[in-house]
Amino acid sequence: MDSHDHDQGSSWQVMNMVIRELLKGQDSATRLQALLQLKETLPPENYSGPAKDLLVEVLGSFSRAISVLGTETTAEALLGHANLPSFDEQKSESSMKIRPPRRSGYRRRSHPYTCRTVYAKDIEDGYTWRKYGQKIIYGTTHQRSYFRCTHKFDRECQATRQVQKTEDASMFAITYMGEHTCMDATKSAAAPCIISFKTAGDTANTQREAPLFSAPLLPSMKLECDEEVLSGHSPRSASSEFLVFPDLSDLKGSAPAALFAGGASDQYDVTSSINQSPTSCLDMEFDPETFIFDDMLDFGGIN
DNA sequence: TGTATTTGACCCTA
DNA sequence: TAGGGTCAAATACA
Repeated sequence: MDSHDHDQGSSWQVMNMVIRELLKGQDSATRLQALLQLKETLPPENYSGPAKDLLVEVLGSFSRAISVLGTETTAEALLGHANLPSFDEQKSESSMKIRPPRRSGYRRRSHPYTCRTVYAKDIEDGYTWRKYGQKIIYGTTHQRSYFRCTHKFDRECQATRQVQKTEDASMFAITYMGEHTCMDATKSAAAPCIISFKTAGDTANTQREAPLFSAPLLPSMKLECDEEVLSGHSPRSASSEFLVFPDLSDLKGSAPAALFAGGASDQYDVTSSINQSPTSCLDMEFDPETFIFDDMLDFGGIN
């Protein structure tokens, strides 16, 4: 009873947050539209800057709203669909196609989990991963490996990651999806959005248990907004963020080991966890080298 | 013998 | 239908 009431209360709280962010986004978009209508009459310096600011506000509002919805349980709670058939089930029921029983537990990636990509020379990240697949990705030279958290079943940890060598094979592009819940019991005091690593002296095996230290993101770490995806070609999203750092082994001891940047590797998973810090989630940073506001603002059809 | 990895098949999305 | 993500049997390893 109490827990149900608590769940319902938190759901409404989340719903309010989402609505608030969406309303803010709508307001910013409305102002941006008005500004766009005045584009021809305003000098560039009075147009470009405010337009960019408004666009950032819009994107930020949507990002935060999506972040709030960025967990499956939250989404289910909000939609009240926890006991309803999934879309897949509805689809299979409606299609009336006779096919052998589906494999149990099969789920595709479209779930709204956090998705972040980092580059590193070492795939070590302090968590225990179990490899469950490997694929040759079209247009790439290196195979992509798929890992899930070792505690997927015993602690229902939904975290997964994809590891693929970069084109020059000098680094690994590691895409993390989902948040680790397996560590909750042991590091509840640790700040969210923190990734922890053991020291580099213990790197013989990729299997890792609890991290030895934790460290927050440092401002000095480079946060990029790049359109490059794991395949290293064919840009797909302008909302991807990457942290690039040379070698995890350089980060041992007191050096910061956190490497996540809130963001997404593709536009379908542009979610940042509600648990992430403002640094990684709320403060959207755009690299002017790759994020062309003027191009985006030139909607053409909107006048 | 238990656990992790490999790998081909299955299944979903665009 | 192609490409990509996941499953699960087979295999390897400690």
